[in-house]
Amino acid sequence: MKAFELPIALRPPEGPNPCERCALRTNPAFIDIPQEQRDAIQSFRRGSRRVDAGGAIIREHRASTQLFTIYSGWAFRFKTLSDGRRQILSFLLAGDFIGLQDEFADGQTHGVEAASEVHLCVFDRADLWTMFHTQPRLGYDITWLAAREEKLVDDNLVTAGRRNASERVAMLLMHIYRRARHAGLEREGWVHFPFQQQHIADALGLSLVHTNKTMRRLHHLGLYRIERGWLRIQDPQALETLGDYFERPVRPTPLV
Amino acid sequence: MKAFELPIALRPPEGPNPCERCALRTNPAFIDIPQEQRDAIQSFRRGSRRVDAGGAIIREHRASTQLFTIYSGWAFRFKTLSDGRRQILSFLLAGDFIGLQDEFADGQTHGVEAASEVHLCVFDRADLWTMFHTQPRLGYDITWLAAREEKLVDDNLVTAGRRNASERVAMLLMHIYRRARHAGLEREGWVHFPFQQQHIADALGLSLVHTNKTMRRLHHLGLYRIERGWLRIQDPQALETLGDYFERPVRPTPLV
DNA sequence: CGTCGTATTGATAAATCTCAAGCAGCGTGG
DNA sequence: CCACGCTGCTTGAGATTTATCAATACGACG
Repeated sequence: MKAFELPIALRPPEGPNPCERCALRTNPAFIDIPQEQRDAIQSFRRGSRRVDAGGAIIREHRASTQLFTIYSGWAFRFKTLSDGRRQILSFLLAGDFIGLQDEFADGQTHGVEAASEVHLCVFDRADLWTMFHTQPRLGYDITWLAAREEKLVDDNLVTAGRRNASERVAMLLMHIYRRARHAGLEREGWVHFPFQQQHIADALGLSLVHTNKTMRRLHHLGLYRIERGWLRIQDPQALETLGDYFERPVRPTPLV
Repeated sequence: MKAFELPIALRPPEGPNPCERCALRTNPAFIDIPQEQRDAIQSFRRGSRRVDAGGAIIREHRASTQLFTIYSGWAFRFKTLSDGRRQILSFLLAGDFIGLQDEFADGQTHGVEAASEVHLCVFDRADLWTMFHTQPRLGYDITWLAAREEKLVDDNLVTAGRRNASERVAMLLMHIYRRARHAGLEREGWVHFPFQQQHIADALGLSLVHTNKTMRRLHHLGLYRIERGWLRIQDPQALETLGDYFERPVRPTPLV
């Protein structure tokens, strides 16, 4: 079986008590929580939503009235300048919590777009204060997720600001690979990679052409392979060193 | 009286009930809160700290056991690559809350450095969960601040990734000016600006020399002035347009 | 087979970086 | 009081990186 023949789009459970049968909960990447907290989260859950690749999860400049947890698939946050230049701010995958910023941004918000078919669990933003008030643990976990998200953006800012083209690509490939693997999405060394070169260029702050030439070079050195939407890291050490990007093993993450 | 003759370093009140006499509380930039919440915050407060310009508030790669609220002065968060290249992630001023990320980052942290003399209110990170648990409102406000901080980094990432040198400088000047003014720190059109060109270069992802030449050009066009550590925007509209950086009026901010 | 979107490649232009040097302010020691 | 040394700002020249333009290739799909 080839990795790229695996199914990717995983749907959240339907029917009563969906959170009971949540596939992410059994994933060791996420912190296990007592029944009571699980019930609390389920009480705030308003259903699920599916977005196809390329579809908008949250439109730019428009405050969303909903919050989402990604259940499966890859998405990304982005902003565009008025002449169309786009910057991808961070990539999102299973377990990431979306939409918090909108609460405070008065419409000056980023957009969120699906890079592959994405399934989401939906919450009402109007419930946010109730979540904090009645379930402080939930509030703490949301803050945890927000802080982690900021750390990701910090790293991307270092990349865009201070790394050259090869270092940027190396860093990005390792970053995507590690995040997917941590979330338990690696299959025989491959992880799902539905991004086009334009996405990579927009994430790294490079032009499409230069991104292509740089990726070609690293590919030719045998550092990685991308085939039919799947990524494999051939020489992790070389990419880590080139990108000056090392990461300690990550602790389990809260899941809302 | 020239603006640059004004005192800048404001010390937090000493003695019993310091939060009662907190100068930031009377600032309309910050949300007014009931006595009870103020008492709660004070009960977590562990004192104050002064850091001179250039001093470290939090050392890079080292998890801080404390959390801080900036009381006065300018600071900045940064990361360095192993060969010394430095990226400034965001600037910090009165009301900003520091150190949250460290809770989750396992030592992979940014540093925080004072750009001018800085005064801080100190909290124990060990109290963080108690804060959320006993004072959900406080937890909510901390999340608010974390989300706003992430929005700042988002904007900086767009700048480093997709703006050219002139646009970057224009954006940065307007950004600093607006934040200081929102915090009530503007005096006759001037705001305190203790940054060197190296700071600006490191924030924008440019070399020092190119930063200098670009700033010179905008200065020569009469768009701004920097004198003795104070900044004045001469042509806000031109800088806004050049930087493609518009901001709506900002609501009052929570203060911890 | 034609069409479309994406990937690839070469040639050239533009932006940015690096190196090197000079200048100005400022605190210090003689 | 002044020469000295230090730090930060400024400027020019040339090297390097990255962007832009233009053309082709390739694969999916109707």
